[in-house]
Amino acid sequence: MGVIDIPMLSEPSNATAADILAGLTEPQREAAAHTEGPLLVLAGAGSGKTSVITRRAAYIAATVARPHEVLAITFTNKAAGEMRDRVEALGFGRSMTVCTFHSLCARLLRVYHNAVGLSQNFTIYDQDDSRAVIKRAIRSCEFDSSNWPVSKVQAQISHAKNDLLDPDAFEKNATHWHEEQLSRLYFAYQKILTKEQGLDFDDLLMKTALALQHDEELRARLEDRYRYVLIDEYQDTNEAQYRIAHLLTQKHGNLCATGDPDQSIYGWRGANIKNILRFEEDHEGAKVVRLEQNYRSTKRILSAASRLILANAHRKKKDLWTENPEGKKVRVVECENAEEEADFICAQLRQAMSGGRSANDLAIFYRLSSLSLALELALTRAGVPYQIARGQAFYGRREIKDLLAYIRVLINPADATSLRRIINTPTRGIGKTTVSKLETAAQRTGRSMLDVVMDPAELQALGRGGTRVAEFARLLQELKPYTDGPAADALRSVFDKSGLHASLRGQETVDEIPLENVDNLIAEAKKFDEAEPEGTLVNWLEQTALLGDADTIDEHAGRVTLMTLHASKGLEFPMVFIVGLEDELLPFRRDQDDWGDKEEERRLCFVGMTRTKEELTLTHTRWRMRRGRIQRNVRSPFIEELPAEEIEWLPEQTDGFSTAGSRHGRSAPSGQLPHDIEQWQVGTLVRHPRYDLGQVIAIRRGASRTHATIKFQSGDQQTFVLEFADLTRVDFDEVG
DNA sequence: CTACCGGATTTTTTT
DNA sequence: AATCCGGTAG
Repeated sequence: MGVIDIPMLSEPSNATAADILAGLTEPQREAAAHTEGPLLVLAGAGSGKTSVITRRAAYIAATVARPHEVLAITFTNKAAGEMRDRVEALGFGRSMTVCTFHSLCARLLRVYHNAVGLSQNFTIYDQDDSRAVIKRAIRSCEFDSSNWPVSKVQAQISHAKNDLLDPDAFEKNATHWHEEQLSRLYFAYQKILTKEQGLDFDDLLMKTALALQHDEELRARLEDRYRYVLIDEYQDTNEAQYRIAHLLTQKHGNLCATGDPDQSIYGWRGANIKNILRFEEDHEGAKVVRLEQNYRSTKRILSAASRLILANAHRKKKDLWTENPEGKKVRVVECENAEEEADFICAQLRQAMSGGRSANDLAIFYRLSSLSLALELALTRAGVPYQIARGQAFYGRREIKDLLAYIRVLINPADATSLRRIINTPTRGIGKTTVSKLETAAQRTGRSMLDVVMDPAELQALGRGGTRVAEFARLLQELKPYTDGPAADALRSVFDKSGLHASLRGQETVDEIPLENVDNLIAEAKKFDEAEPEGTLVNWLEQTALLGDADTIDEHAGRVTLMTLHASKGLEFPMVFIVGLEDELLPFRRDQDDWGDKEEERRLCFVGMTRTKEELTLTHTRWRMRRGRIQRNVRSPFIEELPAEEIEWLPEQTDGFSTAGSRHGRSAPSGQLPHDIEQWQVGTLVRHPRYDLGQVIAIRRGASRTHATIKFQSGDQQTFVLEFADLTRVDFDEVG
């Protein structure tokens, strides 16, 4: 990361203040050596920010505080791990708290669960879990599900929580009928979560923020515990995170925020770019340091990215510069469709690798994770090893969720959602009617559903279904003791004894993939058990629940890395490909009435480009399948915003024939469709704006281009690339 | 209670 | 295009 590396110490003794600051530039040193009072570091892309904040944390530990008094909040768990390692390498041990907002909150709530009325073993609900609960809430309120789409309700509740509105506050704030109705759903949703001791991602933040706000004693304790607070990627904090940051630093005032408004890309999930823009107003006398020298990218890449971001109207001016070499031009490549785009990139990757590049150096970014599919296929076919950044997606797999649901039930007896999931998985003859009988019994007696399941007296009343449930109860009893042991053992035992293993193996079409996934899960758990001998199953579950997409990548894996543009934030690669630079895809637009946030989309593109150290390629296609339909594309307006002198076009733009001749004319050709091209053959009659009528006399089809030689009426003979030449097909009877 | 069939719907981005 | 959900038949 960055050019500036922390000097390695020969002995484990603490680095001195001078060691820590060695080799920093003036502004970097200014930031790293600032200890008391609020500090804002406006760090441009690639300005060595990570190194600076790590050193600042170490510097504080070396001069004014003990390591455990420092709290550093990063954007991903992976970044946290790296920072922890570096601080340790400087000789300050592992007692510094370095984590993400969500894991900090989870940890605090685990410790202070009494203060917020939670069970210590609360479960963290991921998006899918939360979605399922929302569905139940909608049903319980007897709302028409067609008027209350789950994903919309979920998003709105999420926003409410990000704004620290609990159901009561939300109801009070409601101004429209719609909001009043929504508040009923919110109440119902929260009621279920509370009953099941489940917290969704937003609850982690909201509950912590509200607890800090209302519980003076708790706040006082934590303020003194964390006397120095550093928050990275401050431009992407939401209201809840902002509040937590402020509540924690009220007394000592040692809040250090680092970030870059140009890299704010999470507005859609409640991040408020104003948090960073108004830092100076919020903190009188705050010191502000700007880091504008880029150590990462070549001049050309930096110039292209800077020009792009210049198009944003609402922006704090910033001038990035670099002393790095000029480098190669940024390539813009047009492809026919996603398959050719993928093939092209594969060929480029192979070429780069045979030219001596390590696969670790290579990355492909895309706007939508669905775009990874074509790439994966091509990479597999070409035998290029790759890894994909996806955290939650893995844990969303059915077999994984099933297995985890068992663990959850064993840990948190209130978790009826998980209980419902596993009670008949694998099928053991417990159907809907039996389950609803169990539910009624639970309601009647005011106990949890699990209590009823475990109560032989209740089961007797269920008749035949009851014996099946009794067997299930025995199973849970048998599994329970494993929750005290290592996570890997618990998983293995549950998988084998629950029948999940047998059911996956028993299918006629034995699908190896689910079994592999489970093996991987258990292997991960084993790693956890080894790395953290003190860790409990609850800890492991929490860690997996909070795992982000970017956390799963390993930069030394010897593989090409694929990820979304969002996940690429904070990373860097020597050679980068960004695919799908098409209108409505890279400035993304969901549907007709969605205008999206074009500036945020532009920042997203900027983030992707500025990940690149040496070689950047942007690709777009003429055709792409979207939601099952093939769609024609217009090149992304972002491409037009790049400085022409830094761009190399592929295929070259100099056909010399096209009347429009402009880049725009190309991006939205009005001529024949490429579909049509498939049907062109020797003998096809065509018309060209300059040569007029002609006939195809030879045709050669390549991977992404079709070359055709045309003999014209005038006697001229020319070879064209059909995809780009302004040729139209002419019907025989049109020829007069 | 399970299995199967057909219509509807989808995630944009993530902790 | 692929998956998921709900309804119905066995």
